[in-house]
Amino acid sequence: MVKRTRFDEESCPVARSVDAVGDWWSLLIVRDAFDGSRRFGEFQRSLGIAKNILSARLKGLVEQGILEPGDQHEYVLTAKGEALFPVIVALRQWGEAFSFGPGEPRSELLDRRDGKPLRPLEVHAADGRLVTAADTEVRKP
Amino acid sequence: MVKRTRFDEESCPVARSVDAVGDWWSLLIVRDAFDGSRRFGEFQRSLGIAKNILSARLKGLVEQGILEPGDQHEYVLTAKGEALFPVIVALRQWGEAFSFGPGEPRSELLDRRDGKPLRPLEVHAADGRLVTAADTEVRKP
DNA sequence: AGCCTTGGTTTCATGTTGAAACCGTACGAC
DNA sequence: GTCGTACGGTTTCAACATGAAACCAAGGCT
Repeated sequence: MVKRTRFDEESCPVARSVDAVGDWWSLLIVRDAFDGSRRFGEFQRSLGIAKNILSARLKGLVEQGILEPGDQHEYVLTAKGEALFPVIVALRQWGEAFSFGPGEPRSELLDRRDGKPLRPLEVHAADGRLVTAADTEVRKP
Repeated sequence: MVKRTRFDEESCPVARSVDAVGDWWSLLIVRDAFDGSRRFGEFQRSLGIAKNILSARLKGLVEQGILEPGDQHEYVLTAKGEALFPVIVALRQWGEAFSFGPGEPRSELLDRRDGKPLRPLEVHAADGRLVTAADTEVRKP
Protein backbone atom coordinates (compact mmCIF):
# COMPACT_ATOMS: atom_id res chain seq x y z
CA MET A 1 0.00 0.00 0.00
CA VAL A 2 1.52 3.25 -1.14
CA LYS A 3 0.47 6.40 0.63
CA ARG A 4 1.48 10.00 0.62
CA THR A 5 4.58 10.39 2.73
CA ARG A 6 3.75 11.97 6.06
CA PHE A 7 6.03 14.18 8.10
CA ASP A 8 4.00 14.38 11.25
CA GLU A 9 6.38 12.16 13.17
CA GLU A 10 9.50 13.98 12.09
CA SER A 11 11.59 15.70 14.70
CA CYS A 12 11.98 18.76 12.50
CA PRO A 13 9.36 21.43 13.12
CA VAL A 14 9.61 22.56 9.51
CA ALA A 15 8.60 19.10 8.38
CA ARG A 16 5.62 19.03 10.73
CA SER A 17 4.48 22.41 9.47
CA VAL A 18 4.81 21.26 5.89
CA ASP A 19 2.79 18.21 6.81
CA ALA A 20 0.07 20.45 8.18
CA VAL A 21 -0.18 23.17 5.53
CA GLY A 22 2.26 22.15 2.83
CA ASP A 23 -0.10 21.35 0.03
CA TRP A 24 -1.16 23.61 -2.78
CA TRP A 25 -4.40 24.78 -1.27
CA SER A 26 -4.21 24.91 2.50
CA LEU A 27 -2.07 28.01 2.75
CA LEU A 28 -4.18 29.83 0.18
CA ILE A 29 -7.29 28.98 2.16
CA VAL A 30 -5.63 30.41 5.25
CA ARG A 31 -4.61 33.48 3.28
CA ASP A 32 -8.21 33.96 2.21
CA ALA A 33 -9.32 33.52 5.80
CA PHE A 34 -6.96 36.32 6.82
CA ASP A 35 -8.51 38.32 4.05
CA GLY A 36 -11.99 37.87 5.49
CA SER A 37 -13.41 34.76 3.81
CA ARG A 38 -15.49 32.59 6.10
CA ARG A 39 -18.02 30.74 4.00
CA PHE A 40 -17.57 27.69 1.82
CA GLY A 41 -18.76 29.58 -1.24
CA GLU A 42 -16.43 32.50 -0.59
CA PHE A 43 -13.38 30.27 -0.53
CA GLN A 44 -14.59 28.43 -3.57
CA ARG A 45 -15.19 31.49 -5.71
CA SER A 46 -12.06 33.24 -4.57
CA LEU A 47 -9.80 30.27 -5.18
CA GLY A 48 -11.50 28.56 -8.09
CA ILE A 49 -10.99 25.27 -6.26
CA ALA A 50 -13.10 22.16 -6.89
CA LYS A 51 -15.75 21.68 -4.24
CA ASN A 52 -14.66 18.22 -3.21
CA ILE A 53 -11.08 19.37 -2.71
CA LEU A 54 -12.15 22.45 -0.78
CA SER A 55 -14.36 20.26 1.36
CA ALA A 56 -11.48 17.93 2.15
CA ARG A 57 -9.06 20.78 2.88
CA LEU A 58 -11.45 22.62 5.16
CA LYS A 59 -12.09 19.38 7.01
CA GLY A 60 -8.36 18.87 7.39
CA LEU A 61 -7.74 22.41 8.57
CA VAL A 62 -10.51 22.07 11.14
CA GLU A 63 -9.10 18.74 12.32
CA GLN A 64 -5.74 20.36 12.81
CA GLY A 65 -7.21 23.21 14.79
CA ILE A 66 -6.26 25.86 12.27
CA LEU A 67 -9.86 26.70 11.44
CA GLU A 68 -12.89 26.12 13.61
CA PRO A 69 -16.58 25.98 12.76
CA GLY A 70 -18.21 29.35 13.32
CA ASP A 71 -21.82 30.43 13.68
CA GLN A 72 -23.49 28.74 10.72
CA HIS A 73 -21.41 26.98 8.13
CA GLU A 74 -18.55 29.34 8.84
CA TYR A 75 -14.85 28.61 9.10
CA VAL A 76 -12.93 30.91 11.40
CA LEU A 77 -9.22 31.08 12.13
CA THR A 78 -8.17 29.81 15.55
CA ALA A 79 -5.19 31.17 17.46
CA LYS A 80 -3.12 28.45 15.80
CA GLY A 81 -4.36 29.65 12.44
CA GLU A 82 -3.73 33.29 13.24
CA ALA A 83 -0.19 32.33 14.18
CA LEU A 84 0.44 31.49 10.54
CA PHE A 85 0.48 35.20 9.78
CA PRO A 86 4.29 35.45 9.65
CA VAL A 87 4.38 32.47 7.29
CA ILE A 88 1.97 34.15 4.90
CA VAL A 89 3.86 37.42 5.13
CA ALA A 90 7.16 35.68 4.46
CA LEU A 91 5.77 33.91 1.41
CA ARG A 92 4.19 37.12 0.19
CA GLN A 93 7.36 39.15 0.49
CA TRP A 94 9.40 36.45 -1.20
CA GLY A 95 6.90 36.29 -4.04
CA GLU A 96 6.91 40.06 -4.40
CA ALA A 97 10.66 40.10 -4.60
CA PHE A 98 11.20 37.28 -7.06
CA SER A 99 8.04 36.35 -8.93
CA PHE A 100 6.87 39.60 -10.48
CA GLY A 101 8.16 41.59 -13.36
CA PRO A 102 8.63 45.31 -12.82
CA GLY A 103 5.29 47.08 -13.01
CA GLU A 104 3.37 43.82 -13.11
CA PRO A 105 0.11 44.27 -11.16
CA ARG A 106 0.00 42.49 -7.85
CA SER A 107 -2.13 42.44 -4.75
CA GLU A 108 -0.58 44.16 -1.78
CA LEU A 109 -0.71 43.70 1.97
CA LEU A 110 -0.97 47.12 3.55
CA ASP A 111 -0.96 48.55 7.02
CA ARG A 112 -4.48 49.82 7.72
CA ARG A 113 -3.12 52.76 9.64
CA ASP A 114 -0.99 54.38 7.00
CA GLY A 115 -1.74 52.34 3.88
CA LYS A 116 1.90 51.48 3.38
CA PRO A 117 3.39 48.05 2.72
CA LEU A 118 4.86 46.26 5.68
CA ARG A 119 8.51 46.27 6.54
CA PRO A 120 10.40 43.25 5.18
CA LEU A 121 10.69 40.47 7.73
CA GLU A 122 13.98 40.21 9.53
CA VAL A 123 15.44 37.26 11.39
CA HIS A 124 17.03 38.19 14.68
CA ALA A 125 19.10 36.30 17.22
CA ALA A 126 18.05 36.16 20.84
CA ASP A 127 20.25 39.16 21.58
CA GLY A 128 18.68 41.16 18.77
CA ARG A 129 21.45 40.82 16.18
CA LEU A 130 20.26 40.49 12.61
CA VAL A 131 21.20 37.01 11.38
CA THR A 132 21.32 35.26 8.04
CA ALA A 133 21.13 31.55 7.35
CA ALA A 134 24.92 31.32 7.53
CA ASP A 135 24.86 32.58 11.11
CA THR A 136 22.72 29.68 12.22
CA GLU A 137 22.94 25.94 12.53
CA VAL A 138 20.50 23.15 13.12
CA ARG A 139 21.02 20.87 16.06
CA LYS A 140 19.30 17.56 15.74
CA PRO A 141 17.87 15.93 18.83
CA MET B 1 -7.39 17.43 -19.99
CA VAL B 2 -7.02 17.81 -16.26
CA LYS B 3 -3.84 19.31 -14.91
CA ARG B 4 -2.64 20.49 -11.59
CA THR B 5 -3.97 23.98 -10.99
CA ARG B 6 -1.23 26.56 -11.42
CA PHE B 7 -0.95 29.83 -9.57
CA ASP B 8 1.89 31.35 -11.52
CA GLU B 9 -0.39 33.84 -13.24
CA GLU B 10 -2.14 34.95 -10.10
CA SER B 11 -1.80 38.51 -8.98
CA CYS B 12 -1.26 37.44 -5.38
CA PRO B 13 2.38 37.00 -4.43
CA VAL B 14 1.44 34.34 -1.89
CA ALA B 15 -0.11 32.27 -4.67
CA ARG B 16 2.98 32.57 -6.83
CA SER B 17 5.18 31.52 -3.96
CA VAL B 18 2.97 28.55 -3.27
CA ASP B 19 3.18 27.67 -6.93
CA ALA B 20 6.96 27.72 -6.70
CA VAL B 21 7.59 25.89 -3.43
CA GLY B 22 4.18 24.79 -2.24
CA ASP B 23 4.48 21.07 -2.62
CA TRP B 24 5.39 18.57 0.04
CA TRP B 25 9.03 18.26 -0.85
CA SER B 26 10.40 21.49 -2.24
CA LEU B 27 10.57 23.40 1.00
CA LEU B 28 12.16 20.47 2.79
CA ILE B 29 14.81 20.25 0.09
CA VAL B 30 15.49 23.95 0.58
CA ARG B 31 15.63 23.42 4.33
CA ASP B 32 18.20 20.66 3.81
CA ALA B 33 20.15 22.95 1.53
CA PHE B 34 20.28 25.56 4.30
CA ASP B 35 21.46 22.79 6.53
CA GLY B 36 24.39 22.02 4.24
CA SER B 37 23.16 19.34 1.86
CA ARG B 38 24.41 19.71 -1.68
CA ARG B 39 24.53 16.29 -3.29
CA PHE B 40 21.72 14.18 -4.68
CA GLY B 41 22.46 11.37 -2.26
CA GLU B 42 22.53 13.67 0.72
CA PHE B 43 19.08 14.98 0.00
CA GLN B 44 17.82 11.51 -0.68
CA ARG B 45 19.10 9.96 2.51
CA SER B 46 18.13 12.90 4.64
CA LEU B 47 14.58 13.10 3.30
CA GLY B 48 13.81 9.48 2.50
CA ILE B 49 12.36 10.68 -0.79
CA ALA B 50 12.03 8.47 -3.88
CA LYS B 51 14.78 9.13 -6.39
CA ASN B 52 12.50 9.98 -9.27
CA ILE B 53 10.61 12.50 -7.19
CA LEU B 54 13.81 14.05 -5.88
CA SER B 55 15.12 14.25 -9.41
CA ALA B 56 12.00 16.05 -10.59
CA ARG B 57 11.98 18.44 -7.65
CA LEU B 58 15.64 19.36 -8.00
CA LYS B 59 15.08 19.98 -11.68
CA GLY B 60 12.15 22.22 -10.86
CA LEU B 61 14.04 24.15 -8.21
CA VAL B 62 16.91 24.70 -10.61
CA GLU B 63 14.52 25.87 -13.33
CA GLN B 64 13.04 28.36 -10.92
CA GLY B 65 16.43 29.71 -9.97
CA ILE B 66 16.19 28.60 -6.36
CA LEU B 67 19.03 26.12 -6.68
CA GLU B 68 21.83 26.17 -9.22
CA PRO B 69 24.21 23.44 -10.37
CA GLY B 70 27.48 23.60 -8.43
CA ASP B 71 30.88 22.13 -9.05
CA GLN B 72 30.14 18.49 -9.81
CA HIS B 73 26.60 17.20 -9.40
CA GLU B 74 26.03 19.74 -6.69
CA TYR B 75 22.96 21.82 -5.99
CA VAL B 76 23.62 25.15 -4.35
CA LEU B 77 21.19 27.79 -3.13
CA THR B 78 21.01 30.94 -5.21
CA ALA B 79 20.23 34.38 -3.78
CA LYS B 80 16.59 33.65 -4.54
CA GLY B 81 16.87 30.42 -2.60
CA GLU B 82 18.67 32.06 0.31
CA ALA B 83 15.84 34.58 0.45
CA LEU B 84 13.53 31.77 1.54
CA PHE B 85 15.21 31.79 4.94
CA PRO B 86 12.45 33.80 6.63
CA VAL B 87 9.87 31.41 5.20
CA ILE B 88 11.68 28.42 6.68
CA VAL B 89 12.12 30.19 10.00
CA ALA B 90 8.45 31.14 10.09
CA LEU B 91 7.37 27.56 9.40
CA ARG B 92 9.84 26.25 11.95
CA GLN B 93 8.67 28.56 14.71
CA TRP B 94 5.04 27.81 13.97
CA GLY B 95 5.76 24.09 14.08
CA GLU B 96 7.65 24.45 17.34
CA ALA B 97 4.78 26.34 18.89
CA PHE B 98 1.91 24.11 17.82
CA SER B 99 3.07 20.71 16.63
CA PHE B 100 5.12 19.32 19.50
CA GLY B 101 4.10 18.01 22.84
CA PRO B 102 5.98 19.33 25.86
CA GLY B 103 9.37 17.68 26.12
CA GLU B 104 9.02 15.99 22.75
CA PRO B 105 12.43 15.92 21.06
CA ARG B 106 12.82 18.29 18.16
CA SER B 107 15.58 19.69 16.01
CA GLU B 108 16.49 23.27 16.78
CA LEU B 109 17.75 26.19 14.76
CA LEU B 110 20.40 27.95 16.81
CA ASP B 111 22.49 31.06 16.52
CA ARG B 112 26.08 29.95 15.92
CA ARG B 113 27.38 32.78 18.05
CA ASP B 114 25.66 32.03 21.30
CA GLY B 115 23.92 28.71 20.66
CA LYS B 116 20.53 30.11 21.54
CA PRO B 117 17.31 29.79 19.57
CA LEU B 118 16.36 32.71 17.42
CA ARG B 119 13.95 35.41 18.44
CA PRO B 120 10.39 34.78 17.26
CA LEU B 121 9.63 36.56 14.01
CA GLU B 122 7.71 39.78 14.27
CA VAL B 123 5.73 41.58 11.61
CA HIS B 124 6.30 45.31 11.58
CA ALA B 125 4.69 48.19 9.74
CA ALA B 126 6.77 50.59 7.71
CA ASP B 127 7.03 52.90 10.70
CA GLY B 128 8.20 50.08 12.92
CA ARG B 129 4.96 49.39 14.78
CA LEU B 130 4.33 45.75 15.58
CA VAL B 131 1.28 44.65 13.60
CA THR B 132 -1.04 41.65 13.62
CA ALA B 133 -3.17 40.35 10.79
CA ALA B 134 -6.07 42.51 11.96
CA ASP B 135 -3.97 45.63 11.46
CA THR B 136 -3.52 44.89 7.79
CA GLU B 137 -5.62 44.63 4.67
CA VAL B 138 -5.06 43.32 1.19
CA ARG B 139 -5.55 45.66 -1.72
CA LYS B 140 -6.19 43.87 -4.97
CA PRO B 141 -4.81 45.34 -8.16
C1' DA C 1 38.76 -5.98 -16.79
C1' DG C 2 35.66 -6.33 -12.91
C1' DC C 3 33.34 -4.20 -8.90
C1' DC C 4 31.39 -0.49 -6.20
C1' DT C 5 29.36 4.05 -5.55
C1' DT C 6 26.86 7.91 -7.29
C1' DG C 7 23.30 9.95 -9.95
C1' DG C 8 19.98 9.43 -12.17
C1' DT C 9 15.68 7.33 -15.68
C1' DT C 10 12.02 3.92 -16.54
C1' DT C 11 8.19 1.14 -15.21
C1' DC C 12 4.06 0.30 -13.10
C1' DA C 13 0.67 -0.04 -9.21
C1' DT C 14 -1.66 3.01 -6.31
C1' DG C 15 -3.17 7.71 -4.58
C1' DT C 16 -4.70 12.23 -5.31
C1' DT C 17 -6.82 15.88 -8.01
C1' DG C 18 -10.31 18.13 -10.64
C1' DA C 19 -14.70 18.60 -13.25
C1' DA C 20 -19.21 17.60 -13.31
C1' DA C 21 -23.21 15.47 -11.64
C1' DC C 22 -25.85 14.62 -7.85
C1' DC C 23 -28.10 15.25 -3.11
C1' DG C 24 -30.20 17.54 1.04
C1' DT C 25 -31.61 21.55 3.50
C1' DA C 26 -33.11 26.27 4.08
C1' DC C 27 -35.33 30.15 2.25
C1' DG C 28 -38.68 33.23 -0.59
C1' DA C 29 -41.99 33.79 -3.96
C1' DC C 30 -46.25 32.34 -5.74
C1' DG D 1 -47.99 24.01 0.33
C1' DT D 2 -45.04 23.72 -3.41
C1' DC D 3 -42.00 25.61 -6.77
C1' DG D 4 -37.71 27.42 -7.70
C1' DT D 5 -33.22 28.53 -6.11
C1' DA D 6 -29.02 29.21 -3.48
C1' DC D 7 -25.88 27.06 -0.48
C1' DG D 8 -23.03 23.38 1.27
C1' DG D 9 -21.60 19.71 0.52
C1' DT D 10 -20.77 14.12 -1.40
C1' DT D 11 -20.25 10.89 -5.26
C1' DT D 12 -18.29 9.45 -9.54
C1' DC D 13 -14.79 8.81 -12.65
C1' DA D 14 -10.90 10.02 -15.86
C1' DA D 15 -6.39 12.06 -15.80
C1' DC D 16 -2.35 13.11 -13.37
C1' DA D 17 1.23 12.67 -9.60
C1' DT D 18 3.62 9.81 -6.31
C1' DG D 19 6.43 6.07 -4.55
C1' DA D 20 8.95 1.68 -4.74
C1' DA D 21 11.80 -0.97 -7.23
C1' DA D 22 14.27 -2.18 -11.28
C1' DC D 23 17.25 -0.62 -14.53
C1' DC D 24 21.08 2.17 -16.73
C1' DA D 25 25.36 5.00 -17.31
C1' DA D 26 29.62 7.21 -15.78
C1' DG D 27 33.50 7.48 -12.80
C1' DG D 28 36.88 5.56 -9.29
C1' DC D 29 39.39 1.72 -7.26
C1' DT D 30 42.06 -2.93 -7.24
